Amino acid sequence: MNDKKTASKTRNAIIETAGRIFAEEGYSKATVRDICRQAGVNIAAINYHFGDKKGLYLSVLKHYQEISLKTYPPDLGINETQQPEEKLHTYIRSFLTRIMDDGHPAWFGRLMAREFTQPSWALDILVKETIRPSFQLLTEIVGAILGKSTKERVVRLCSMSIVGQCLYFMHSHPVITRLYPGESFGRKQIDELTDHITGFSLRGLLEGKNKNYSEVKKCKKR
Amino acid sequence: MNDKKTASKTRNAIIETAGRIFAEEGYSKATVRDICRQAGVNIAAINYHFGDKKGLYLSVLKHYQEISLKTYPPDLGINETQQPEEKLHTYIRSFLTRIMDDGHPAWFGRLMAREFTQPSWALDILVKETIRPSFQLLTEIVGAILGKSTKERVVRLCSMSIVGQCLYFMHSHPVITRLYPGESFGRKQIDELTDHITGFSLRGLLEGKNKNYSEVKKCKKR
DNA sequence: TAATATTTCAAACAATTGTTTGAAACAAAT
DNA sequence: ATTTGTTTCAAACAATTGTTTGAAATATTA
Repeated sequence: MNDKKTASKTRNAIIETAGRIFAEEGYSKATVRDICRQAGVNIAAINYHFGDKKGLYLSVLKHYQEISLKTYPPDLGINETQQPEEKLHTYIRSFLTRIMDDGHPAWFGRLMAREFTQPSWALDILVKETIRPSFQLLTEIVGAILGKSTKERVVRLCSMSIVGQCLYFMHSHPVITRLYPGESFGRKQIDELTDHITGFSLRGLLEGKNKNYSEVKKCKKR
Repeated sequence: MNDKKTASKTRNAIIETAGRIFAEEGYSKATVRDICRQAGVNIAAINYHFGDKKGLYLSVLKHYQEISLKTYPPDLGINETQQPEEKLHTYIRSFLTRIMDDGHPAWFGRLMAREFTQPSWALDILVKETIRPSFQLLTEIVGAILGKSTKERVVRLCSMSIVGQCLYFMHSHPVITRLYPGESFGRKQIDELTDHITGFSLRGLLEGKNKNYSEVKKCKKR
């Protein structure tokens, strides 16, 4: 078996094809036969170069994690001179781009998004190395907007509300296209979606830190 | 092969067990062998009573759709005397309960939630018979809160923001438990989650119909 | 009760999965 | 050029999938 470092032609072809197919189909639905056929290599190549299918998946994750991290760093475009509100806007755009964009760097985002709902044995690694740092940054931004006195639990709930919105447009695409065949909520609408989610969420975070819905009602009547 | 109507002991046992297993594992990961073993029936029973695995899945969907519709009607607890804000609160609670509750009636919600991210050939049926009516009701409530002058596109985006939040707590449970091992965002927190999502969303809908995030910022500084 | 229809069962079937094999082809080093 | 190590390949392997079979058991009907 080959080492991790060596970059043979076959190895690259497999990583390339497997990245796309895993992102499209998920771990269990993607078959080694399909990957090898599309990569134009022999069936035995995966086991020779990566040990087994798990080894391939892990290599693919590591490979594209690196690329994705360079293309869309978690703090992409965020600097300390920005207001928390601007940071949130930047974060949401970066998040949406990462999971909806096209081409190689987005495959990792796609893989990660899939692990959210169809977790495999690799989820622990992903949470540790990618999801936790990214979510940590979000909770800091949200915490700054809500203010220091806000309970940690509330900060987390609000952060989840934001992530939930972002993931929905990616995950539920099959449903959305059936609900509204004419309309489109995809890659080309990232700007629109970013502005909508940011606006919706900033208002959601606005002043009503611990208020329940009935108090908000009063607020509206004002 | 048996008819749909007849309710043999074996048939019931299969529907019962298959409902649970399909909800837990999804269509493709659930195996007929596993279902039959846990139901205590012979391997051939599924093909005998339902034709094939697809036929079983369809029967399970139809069966629990009926039960779920009775237990959690889409307009559960909603009446025309309520304010739209109250209606939204009721809707969100009903939605969360449907997908997070325990026991038979919730299996259908679980199956439906799964189809959102792992669509099977059955998605078209589900969109037509369940998802579209439910989403239609939500957009009406959201439309009433936003006001008649609001663009349909905005109503839809806001409705999706609400559904996205609800589904997140269900879908991403594996990630959430890894992020916060001590905390819990599940069945027992339905009340808390309902209040949070309703509050967050009502504020999100509040007055800022077409405002982008920078205008919200100004609003906050007031 | 006897005849008929229905349901259950163990066994096998065909297709697909990930994986292994051992020889052949290729490359690198002596 | 010969040896040595590495990579590729067609073929087969073992395990799992959904499905079918045909006889046995059970229930229903005459």
